[in-house]
Amino acid sequence: MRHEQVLDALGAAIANGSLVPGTVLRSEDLQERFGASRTVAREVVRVLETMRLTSSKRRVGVIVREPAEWNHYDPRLIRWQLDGPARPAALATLNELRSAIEPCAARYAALRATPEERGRLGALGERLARTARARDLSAFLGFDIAFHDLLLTASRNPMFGQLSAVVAEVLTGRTGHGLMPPEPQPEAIALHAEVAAAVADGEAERAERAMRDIVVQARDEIAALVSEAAPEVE
Amino acid sequence: MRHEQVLDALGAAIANGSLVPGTVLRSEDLQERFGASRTVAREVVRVLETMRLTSSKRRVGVIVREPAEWNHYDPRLIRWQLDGPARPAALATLNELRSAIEPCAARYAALRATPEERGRLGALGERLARTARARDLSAFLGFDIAFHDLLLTASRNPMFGQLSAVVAEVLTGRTGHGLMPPEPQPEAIALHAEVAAAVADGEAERAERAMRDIVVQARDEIAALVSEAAPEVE
DNA sequence: CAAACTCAAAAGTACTACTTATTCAAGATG
DNA sequence: CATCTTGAATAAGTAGTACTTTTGAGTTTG
Repeated sequence: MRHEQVLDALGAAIANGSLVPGTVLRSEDLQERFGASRTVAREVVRVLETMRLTSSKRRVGVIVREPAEWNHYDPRLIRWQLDGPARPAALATLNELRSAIEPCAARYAALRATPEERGRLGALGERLARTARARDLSAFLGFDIAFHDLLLTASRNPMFGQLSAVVAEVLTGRTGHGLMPPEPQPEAIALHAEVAAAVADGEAERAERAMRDIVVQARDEIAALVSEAAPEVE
Repeated sequence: MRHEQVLDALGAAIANGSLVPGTVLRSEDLQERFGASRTVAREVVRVLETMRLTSSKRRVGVIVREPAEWNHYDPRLIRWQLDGPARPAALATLNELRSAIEPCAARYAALRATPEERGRLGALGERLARTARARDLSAFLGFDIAFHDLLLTASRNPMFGQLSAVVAEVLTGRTGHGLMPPEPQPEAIALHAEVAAAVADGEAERAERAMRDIVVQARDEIAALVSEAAPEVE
């Protein structure tokens, strides 16, 4: 309880740049600053160290590392960045990542998905089309997330699978910020169906191509809307 | 010191499956088992929790999580997997990741690299060609790693940049296991030069295409040699 | 038989004492 | 005068004890 509070406060401060890289914190100061015990302060520092946000040196203190050294794939760090002032930049970074991974994931899903997964993917594709026609954006988002989640899982690559949360974040971020047209484009729907069909038939190249078309479309949309947003995530 | 030892022992045991998911560890047992103090045991558990390898519940203990929940991008976990019995599978997983990311990274490098980076990339491309002609595999590997590292950095996407270590691991793993022809293929060399040229001229599409050709070639090579290696990293 | 109640077990938190490594500076040595 | 050695101060690392809180499981009771 205590632990989480202090961790969130300190982590967010580092993630959004309030504590610039190179800053040294003495663990005694941390105890004082947050009114926490030594135990809590130490374990918080351990966690931050694990995330590579800080490094500890004897006789010196806890040093805030350069952003380039951080473990940017840690869910907590992603959260802190998305909740901070650099949210647009963070979303841009995550979107680039997603656009790189998903075509490849579609490829492997076509090669490795279980029969059951292939079926579910097709079903999700249909539901996507239905909710789009009904202009039910909220339900659409849900099925969209489920679709991409399933695809990443079916790729049987744990490093791809872990990015489900990232994709979900990007998709919700897009609808949440009105970056999404009121009605999803028919083109995108068709492409999702195409991906599902390709995966169902085990056609790797076709699945990859269709998914690439999806992410390129999304990329261009976002680029057009936030053309100035630089991708430095801090 | 103590901390690292215990962490490595426990982490490796979880990473290579000696401790199956669902196993509950009581922190008192850990102290006994490793002859460590309460402090050390607790902080090790905190670190493992941060990596999402375990979760702690009061009145229950420390529970080993499912591999799907782990943070697979943590350098330490990657290390444990590469040093364990599942090394081939881990390398396959990492290679897939790399093949997904690098073409996209090349694209953004072409759009965002500094003039200095563009120059250095070209220089590295030439050195690559020279060491290849000289059949100096060790030097070749060094320049290859530097080339890909620079490219990922120049993409200005921190999540791409973080994968430098992964790419280095994949490239060394390939030469180290004799999966590399004694003389690097002229085709690959030409493609590296092509990437460098495209980045120098800011041609995103061309850079992406050339890099895609590189990773596809590498993928097919590996697939041909270890055609049976399943990609489950645990 | 189900719901509430009690108890105990194990993690979480707090605090104190001691150990070890490292920096910085003073002093010795060439 | 510069460089190397030595040592003291400092802050993190490790150890151990005591207390708190949560929660799972068994037991009682309506």
